Formats: sequence, structure tokens, C-alpha cells
Amino acid sequence: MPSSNLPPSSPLPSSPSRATDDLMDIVQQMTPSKPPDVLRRLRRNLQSIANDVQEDNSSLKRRITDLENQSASTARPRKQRRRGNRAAHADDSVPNPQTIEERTREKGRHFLVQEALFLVDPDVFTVDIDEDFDPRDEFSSDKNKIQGQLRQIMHYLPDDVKRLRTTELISGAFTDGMASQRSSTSNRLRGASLSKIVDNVKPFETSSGRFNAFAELIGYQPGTDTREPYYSKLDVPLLYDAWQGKKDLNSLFRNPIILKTYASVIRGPNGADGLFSGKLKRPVAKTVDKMYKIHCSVPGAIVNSTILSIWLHSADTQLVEIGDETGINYRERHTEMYADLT
DNA sequence: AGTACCTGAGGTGATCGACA
DNA sequence: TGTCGATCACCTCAGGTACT
Repeated sequence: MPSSNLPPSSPLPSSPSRATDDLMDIVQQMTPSKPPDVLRRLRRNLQSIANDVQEDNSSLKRRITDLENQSASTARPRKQRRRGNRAAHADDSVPNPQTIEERTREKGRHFLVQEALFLVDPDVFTVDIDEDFDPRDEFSSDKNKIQGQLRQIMHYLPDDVKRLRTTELISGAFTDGMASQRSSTSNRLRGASLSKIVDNVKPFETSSGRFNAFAELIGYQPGTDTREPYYSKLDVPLLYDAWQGKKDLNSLFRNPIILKTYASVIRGPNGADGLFSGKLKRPVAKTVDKMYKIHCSVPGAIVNSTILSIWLHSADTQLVEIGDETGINYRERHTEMYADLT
């Protein structure tokens, strides 16, 4: 950088190598045989050099500060991620939009843990509630699936939030909470929890590694002359406690992997430690089961764990509605398994 | 009793890839 | 090219234990 760009308050210090040369020269002269007056003169010279070095040091520090300030004032502003400020854009009639947003996001988190990984339809917040809806018909049509999930969501929303259901503030905050919890859960399953759930983490390192090791375990059916390859929905060994080559409803959802996944989700990465050896230790930290006061397993959470177990062993790289590698529709799988379980 | 430390959760911003 | 969603690393906070 040219010196003309430097602030005038920061002159360059004298050369440090010259001070070092002078010091070495004086040290050479300071022998015990020198008369006292010569030693006194050499000591004065030493003091003088020390003062110069001290001044140079201070000058360098000032110069560094000047350069830091200068670079800070000319640096490009860091790229800011654009974040939708729902609370700020909420309708004026909404009291405490900030608090409502936070509470709704937390409900979205809770909903994801206990009920479903995905919404059955993005419009679920804006449809009208069908007063004649019969929960026993929940899986008979897409319309009824939406009504069923809407009822579940309403069960989680506090009364003051229920009234605002159709607003962007509520739908956005709720789905944001779900997305956050889904991301956190999937990352922790393939990260800190993995070694507690499976015996050998090596095949899990890559998408192809997972396909080669576990495709059959999660229901892969190779293609033939007349058929494209696909992933079966029920011929999935991972779903059962003891796979006998065909589906067995008595052992459905009872695979140890599913139970360990469930334990990891609600009790953190160490939650599955010792689950089947009688050495299960309740984690001391704040965990999902404590936060949401989870005392028993509900159907939604069991199906969630099953879906998560399949995804964990799949070649898919992200936990999204339709697997990016397998094409498995995890959202539909959830609905179908939930219907089987209830 | 005070504190140091640990574990796990949630929030935030950066980055990357998909997509219009 | 800009926007959006998913993911990751990093940070702070809460709530617990262990030690002094």
C-alpha cells in the first residue's frame, strides 16, 4: 500500500534492524575491564535505545489502530440475509405481534415433534373449518386430510392465536417453527446421534454409501424389463422388529432403530444410549421431552420416528417432502402410516 | 452456598443450490 | 440475476451435576 494513503498521525517508526545493530555493538563493548565512566556512557546509550524502541513500539500500535479503523470505514458492508419481519408487518389490530410470533413458532416446533414432519397442504391455515367433518373420514380424501390436520394444529394453538389462524403472521411463524425443528432434528440424527443409533457409522458418510448398504433395508425394489425401480411402502425390513421376508403387522414399527431414533429425538443425542441394555440414563440437559412434557408415545411421534429412520438410511441428502435421491414421498408416507396406526 | 462445567436446545447469519 | 429454502457453524441460554 502506498504511504500516501496512510493517515498523517502515524509516521513510520525508525528501522528496527538499526536499533538491534546498535544494541549488539554496545553489548560487545561492555566488558568487565572497561573503566566506570565508559560503562556509565554505554548505559546511557542503552537507555536511549530502549526509549527509542519503546517509542517505535507505541508508534506501531497507533499505526495498526489507524489501519484497522481505516479498513473498517472502507470495508464493504457484510451481506445481510433478508429476513421477513412478520411481527413488524403484522396488522395493527394484532396485540403484541412479537410475542405471538414467538409462541406460535414454539407451537410449530412442538407440533412437528408430536404430530407430523410436514403439512399435508400449504393452504391448511387458510381453508375454512368444516363443522361437519368426521375425524373417522380423515384419510378418505385430500380435503379431509387437510381438515384432519387443521384440527390437530388448532389443538396446539392458544385461544388468542386461534383467532389469527389465517394470517401470514401465524401460518408463517408456525411453519417456520416446523422447518427449524425439522432441520435441527435431521442434522442431529445424521450428526451427534448417529453413533448412538447404529453400530457402524461408516456407510452413512455418503449418499452412495447409504444406497449400497441400506437400499434393500428401506424397501428398494430394483427395476426389471417391464418396471422402473421403486421403493416399496410395506416391504421394508426396517419397519419391522423381525423381518421374515414379508410384511408382518404384529411387528410393524417395532424395529430397534425406530425406537432409538425416537429416543434420540425426544432426549437428545445420548437419549438412545443403553436403551436395550437396561443402562438408559436420563440426560441432565434440557431436552425435548422435558420442554414439551412428553410422558407417552403418540401415533404421530411414532410415525415420525419411522419416517426419520427410513430417511436416515436413505441416499437422500436432505429431509424434504420428496427425497432428492430416492423420490420417496415422505409426506405421503407419513399420512399412510398414520392411517395404518390409528 | 457459590461456582465451574457440561449437555442440549434455539436463534442467527453465511453459504450453496434450485428455480423462475 | 435475484430469491428462496435447506443446511451448517457458531453463539447464547437453561438447567442440571460436581466440586470447593
